[in-house]
Amino acid sequence: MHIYRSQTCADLTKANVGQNVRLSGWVHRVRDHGGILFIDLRDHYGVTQVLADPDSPVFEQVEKVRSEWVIRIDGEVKARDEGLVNSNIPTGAVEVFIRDIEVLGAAEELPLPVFGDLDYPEETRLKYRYLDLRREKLHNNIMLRSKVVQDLRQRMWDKDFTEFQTPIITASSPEGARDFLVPSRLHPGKFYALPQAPQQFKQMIMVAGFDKYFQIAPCFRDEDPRADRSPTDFYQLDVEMSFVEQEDVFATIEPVILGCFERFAGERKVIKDIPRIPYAEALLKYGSDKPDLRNPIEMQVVSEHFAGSGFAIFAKLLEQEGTEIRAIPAPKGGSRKFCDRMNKFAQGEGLPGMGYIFWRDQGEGMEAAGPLAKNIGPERTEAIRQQLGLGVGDAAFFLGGKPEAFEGVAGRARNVIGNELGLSETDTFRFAWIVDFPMYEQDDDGRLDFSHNPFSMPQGGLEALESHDPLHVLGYQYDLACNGYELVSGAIRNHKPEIMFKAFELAGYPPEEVEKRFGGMLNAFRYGAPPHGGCAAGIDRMVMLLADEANIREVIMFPMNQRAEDLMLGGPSEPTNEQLRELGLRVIPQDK
RNA sequence: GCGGUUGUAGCUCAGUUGGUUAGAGUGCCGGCCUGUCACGCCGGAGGUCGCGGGUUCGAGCCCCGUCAACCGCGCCA
Repeated sequence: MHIYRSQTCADLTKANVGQNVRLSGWVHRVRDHGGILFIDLRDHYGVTQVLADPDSPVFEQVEKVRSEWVIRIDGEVKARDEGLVNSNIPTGAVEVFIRDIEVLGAAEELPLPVFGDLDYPEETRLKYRYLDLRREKLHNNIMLRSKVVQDLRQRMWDKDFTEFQTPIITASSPEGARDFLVPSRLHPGKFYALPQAPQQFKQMIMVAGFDKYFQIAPCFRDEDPRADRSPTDFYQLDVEMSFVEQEDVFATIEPVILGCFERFAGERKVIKDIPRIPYAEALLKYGSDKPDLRNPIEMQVVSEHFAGSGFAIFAKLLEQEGTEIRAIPAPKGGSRKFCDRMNKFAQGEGLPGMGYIFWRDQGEGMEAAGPLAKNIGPERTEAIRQQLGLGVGDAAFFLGGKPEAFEGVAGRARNVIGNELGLSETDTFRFAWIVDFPMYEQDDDGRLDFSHNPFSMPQGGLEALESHDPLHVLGYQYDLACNGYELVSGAIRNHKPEIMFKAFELAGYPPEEVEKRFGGMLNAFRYGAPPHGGCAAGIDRMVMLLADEANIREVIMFPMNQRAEDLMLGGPSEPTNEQLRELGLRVIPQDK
């Protein structure tokens, strides 16, 4: 017999009754009745009840075991009496009478119990991640992740894509986020960087003629974390294809994502119809470039009803260039209590407030209430109501100014309203392709900068860059949003050096600078580059959605905390003087 | 860098208007218990109320500062 086990803790059924078996696993739970003692023995696969009574030759040893000890037991499988079957576990029809026991690994008192499903502080959970990973929920999340990765790989291979690895230690590529730098020992004073994504490599793979590439690729960005953003590193399904247009990329990746979601969605609905929403329209209607379409609320421009109206704040605002008033309709939100709460929300987000109108029936027909209604008068109020299609019991909120100044808050308010009023679906995955991203945006100093990805092909090509206002030039850039998260991002790439120089020139990079920073890729494009494009899907976020988790760390095996620290192994840590000397580095002492 | 929330036993939490010796559940230790599966019963140990300062006769509670965790903003093609 194998020294550790003849079966796993999920294997035994009535078919094994009478057999002598050997099991190894963790002591999940002990129930000691004095004369009889039960242990739920757990391994990766399941739980089996094993027990000892005074007839057992090792009864006294069994009495000593505690939670999370790792033990090996030998014993006889017996059927449970009818009334004693535990239908909650697959092995519940049988139990094993312990004849021999060996303690393989004792455990001290636990900082984090494995049994039970209570919530525990994340700091503790991260420090003792291996204990947390033993718990059912996290164990299932990580297993789901593995299955999702396997599923995605299979779907890509089935589409004749091939998987290649690209370097982890590479050159810094000034694309957007902050790089993690790696000092070079052989070249003191010089640094490698960890790739923010295999962006340039995958384009090189296309230039090299491989046609269809994918990779489950780690990406490294030194940015501050969010609930849906892992600090330091995360994984993407990275995809690139040659001789394709935008629609070809969509047609390729849509069935991969939808198929994967359908497979793992369980009871939840996957809406297979994916609308294409231009970036500008998404910001107008949803206040976000990753809208949650489970929420039916769509914002509208209502400037005309406030221009020259008795509501001086908005009327004056509209006299300034580039301003408008937008309304967030809130069906069923027609109570002063709710409206005040939303107003407070807006103030908490840094706005002076959020005007509102709500419609009620006090027994004398419909009446519009709220400070705004009084200021602008009944005719304008009614026109707004009709435009928004609202009625008794509904409300509308109003935000004004330059759209870029309030769009973010408007989008968040839309989420809160949809959730609080129960308007948003909760058991559905709704996707949207956000298309036509602008190539450029203005930064705070009025300078042009790339708004998305400097490697994207502008719509209209060189001609568009030369003859149009750069702020109006769109790119062949696209995101796939799902339930308010950015799941996929991609572009048709700019593979022509002359267009690249022009694109960078507009963003303020002289040709020498472009040559210096992107010389490698420019060179590649000079020797016969195919038109190509692709995308990358956030694996962590996909699993997060499928696991129904609000926090990305719940689907990462060993995540960092909010300060990008590894609490389990203690990173980052101070290097030894020896290491620093070798690398030619000196640490500047920090204040405090 | 900024804002919000939280911080009381190993863990999850309660703690009234500022008032005696800070409680419960769970875990841990000891005892009892032959059919439990969140086993049950009895007993015990376990506390710098995050830390520092202040107000007060008296602070877990009020005030100021600070630290930490999480959430958000900035940031993130």
